[in-house]
Amino acid sequence: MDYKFNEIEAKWQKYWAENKTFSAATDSSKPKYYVLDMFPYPSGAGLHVGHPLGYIASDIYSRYKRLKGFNVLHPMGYDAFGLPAEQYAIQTGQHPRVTTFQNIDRYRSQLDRIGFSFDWDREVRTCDPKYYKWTQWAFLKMFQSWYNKDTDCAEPVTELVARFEEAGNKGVNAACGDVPEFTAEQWKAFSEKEKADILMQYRIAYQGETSVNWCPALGTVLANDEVKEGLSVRGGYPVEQKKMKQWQLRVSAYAGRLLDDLDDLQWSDALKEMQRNWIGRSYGAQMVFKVTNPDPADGSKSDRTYDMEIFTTRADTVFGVTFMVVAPESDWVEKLTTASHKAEVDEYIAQVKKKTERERIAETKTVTGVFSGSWAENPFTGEKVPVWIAEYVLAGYGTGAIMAVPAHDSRDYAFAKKFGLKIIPLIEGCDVSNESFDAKEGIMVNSGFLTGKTVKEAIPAAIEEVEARGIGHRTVNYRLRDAIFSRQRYWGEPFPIYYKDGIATPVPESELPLELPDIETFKPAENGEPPLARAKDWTYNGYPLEKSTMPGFAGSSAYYLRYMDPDNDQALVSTEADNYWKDVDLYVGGTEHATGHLIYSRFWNKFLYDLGYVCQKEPFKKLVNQGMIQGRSNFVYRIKNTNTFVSKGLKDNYDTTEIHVDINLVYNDRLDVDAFRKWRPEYENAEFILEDGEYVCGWAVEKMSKSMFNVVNPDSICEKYGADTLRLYEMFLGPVEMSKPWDTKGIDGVHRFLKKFWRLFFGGGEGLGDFSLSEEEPTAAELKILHKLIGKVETDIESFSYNTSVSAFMVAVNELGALKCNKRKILVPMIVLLSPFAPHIAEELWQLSGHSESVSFADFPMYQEEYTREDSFEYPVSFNGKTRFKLSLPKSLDKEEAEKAVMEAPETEKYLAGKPVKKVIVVPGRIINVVF
RNA sequence: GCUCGGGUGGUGAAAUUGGUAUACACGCCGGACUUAAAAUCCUGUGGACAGAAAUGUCCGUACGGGUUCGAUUCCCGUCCCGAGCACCA
Repeated sequence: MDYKFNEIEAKWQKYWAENKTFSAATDSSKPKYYVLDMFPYPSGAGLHVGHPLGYIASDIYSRYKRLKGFNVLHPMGYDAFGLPAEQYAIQTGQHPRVTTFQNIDRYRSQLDRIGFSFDWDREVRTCDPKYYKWTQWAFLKMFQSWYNKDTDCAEPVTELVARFEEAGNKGVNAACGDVPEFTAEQWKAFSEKEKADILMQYRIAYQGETSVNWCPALGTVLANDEVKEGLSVRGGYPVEQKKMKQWQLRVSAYAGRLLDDLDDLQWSDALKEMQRNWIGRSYGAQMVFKVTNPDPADGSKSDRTYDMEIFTTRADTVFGVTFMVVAPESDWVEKLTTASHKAEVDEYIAQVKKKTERERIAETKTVTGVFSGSWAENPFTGEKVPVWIAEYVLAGYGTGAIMAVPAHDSRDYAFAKKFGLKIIPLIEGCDVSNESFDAKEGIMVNSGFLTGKTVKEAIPAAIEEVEARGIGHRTVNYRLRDAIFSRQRYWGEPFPIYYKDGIATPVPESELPLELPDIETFKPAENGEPPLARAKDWTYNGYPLEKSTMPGFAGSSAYYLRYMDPDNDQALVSTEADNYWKDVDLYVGGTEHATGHLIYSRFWNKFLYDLGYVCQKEPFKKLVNQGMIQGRSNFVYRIKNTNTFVSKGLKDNYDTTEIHVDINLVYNDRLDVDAFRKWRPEYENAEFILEDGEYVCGWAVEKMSKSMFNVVNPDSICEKYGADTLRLYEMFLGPVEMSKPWDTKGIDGVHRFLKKFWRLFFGGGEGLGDFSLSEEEPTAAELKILHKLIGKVETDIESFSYNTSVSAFMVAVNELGALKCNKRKILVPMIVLLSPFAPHIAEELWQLSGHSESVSFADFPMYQEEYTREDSFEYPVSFNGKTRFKLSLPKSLDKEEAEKAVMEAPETEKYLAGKPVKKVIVVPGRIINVVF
């Protein structure tokens, strides 16, 4: 009987769906295991062969864990709000919901074809009101919470109000915006609007005016992680900085916890490192400099003096401060510009504003700046130093102002050189004639009370002095900014916020979800407002509702919780479900979410944890980053100005143009010339210069994309080879974490393996008869093959080395084939072992072998009990009191026997006789090789 | 520039983490079965040298050093490749 994979796969996929084989019940006596894939955005292009890589890996793991007796939750859903559907809607008028649902259907059928063990009863779609009810709910919770730095925990705003009423805001240690101190009496005297404005500064979801990434082409603001190199990640449009009032999430309040808790996660070092950099903690001091504007530009009164606070990690270098710098966007610019410098400053600010973010980044090497006219006083030396305005200081980090120490900071150095400012070296023996000395090492000189100390001693000593003088304090700064949470778009979650007399007011929880209204066209409104301005009656109780919508990461931040209890309309997740499923044990997805989704999710989870809605402080215990599968493109070489194509090996003899050719016209880099002629009308009469009668194509690894004609569709692979072959082959290509090009060439080998495996059950390798298994007892050699494989596969699955497991299967099947082994006691366990990788063929053979239930390890006590690995132990061989080498000896030998074996080995004798042994190779049982 | 990963046959990649380097697969060479092709199966396949042959010797894991009886693995230096961050004071 032939291996008819198409029939087998269709049969079992239908069986799994009808019997809900993979549905996970929450009330279970079994231990839980939660395996999650990053849910996809259903794009119009459908899945290519690269997308399922991670899904296959996690599916293997899920199936393996089920076999091991775990109650596995393995859900799938769709991140269904997003820009592409909306842009398509703007162009075509097609409602984004329609396109999104069509794409979801396409994804679903493609996923089903690969035979995943998803529990589809738990599917979520972020654009479904039943789902986004809970996104809105979480937003309201954030709106109604503030961050108490004393308890390091989010707490209800109602409690904060109670404190204000009792004692004002004195002693309230909150992560918040700038709020002046007020007493209880003052608080009570404030108007409603004033109170609302003050509370807004404290809320975790708050509205604030800050410099944001504005993308004119997309007509929306973007979060920091949605911008790369000054261009929007989606679409690649220029982004500029603009001051706007936007909803934000106070992620920065959680920066410390987000950083510290990283240590306990089983994530790759690379990913943790990325998050650490993104959060960017630096220890230093905040310090006040007196600055004086001798001649304010507005002329109101002259000689105004301020306390200007700066942040530095190098408090030890205060004696080397020769100027100060403030960011062009900072409020200091206005305060410090003198009448005589106003013209220059205005021009400079105008110039800076004109630049796009991209230009600014591209020109980081160019030093620009302007003198404000004001002077600052060095608190340690009393010396007057000029205050400059320069782009290289960022408004958003620290206080937006710095003390410049050109001798020991390369940026300050470049600035000082350009504008002829003084450079005072502070470290013994350093040479600052050509570059600054940035290293934190050496002995301090020219530094008053710090002179003679090492840098490491001087930093804390300087901070102590600063604190003693009351001009500053030790502090920690983070790069992580608050996340901008509103988007001027249609296809996203509406904010459950309305404006009552200009005060942002939450829509009552009981009214959620606040559903996205239908509108006619999806463009921004004529007055420049977001598309929701076009909605009829977008009001609540007659008050206008918020017109922007939430960003993509809103819906994806807590979806892993929703899978635990997807149909609950009373809570995001019930306490019962949360206490059972707890957290994601294994999360599989790409690194591209390192500084976006994976930060926001952790923040979101911690917030819910603070409020007691979830029981774990981290959402994703273990994370595996699957690599990208790139395309492998093929090229043909056309001789310029002709319709003649020359084979790759001969192309250097001609002047040629490289042209992408559809990889479906190429096999093993050999072009099907007839198919090529038919491919495009312009190639109909193409001529070829062949080598050895064949046209050899060139190739390159590129992104898989339609324009490169290198997209491989999983459906066509399933059609030709079957889903089991696809699954096995994707794993066989290399380690899951590694990026690698797709090359269909090797797939035959894997397919051949499955056929050989199949054949073992149909006549033990001698042609295909009927299904038959011998009841004979296996020989030692056969058992060894099986047990070796069991050990290998188990360790491989646990360590995600699926590629080597597949190899191990091939070896075992070849060996069993050579032995013509078709014994039940060997082959049936083999089915079980293979089932996570190639579930369809496994189910079929399992059924044929007379079992009724789905594949399970439970029927194989031998798997747990009888199997022991032929482990060896290391036996150290000592000589002259020093361990000279270790011999690996089988465990079955006891120590005395082992010693005897080693001492009696002729090789050891030679070694002891003084001849240096280069190599003693020992396998369990015997010494097989000694090299002198 | 800074921070992480990596460099092993013609190709994708293994190597129990210090113990026979190149498992497994692709590709290629040769062969079997075929009128033929496809499919399938078998043999060989890092390099150099010696030999009719089995086989043997030497060199080989980016490069140069070091530690070790022994290094793809550990240490130091150099060169490349990839990823992330990028004026973060």
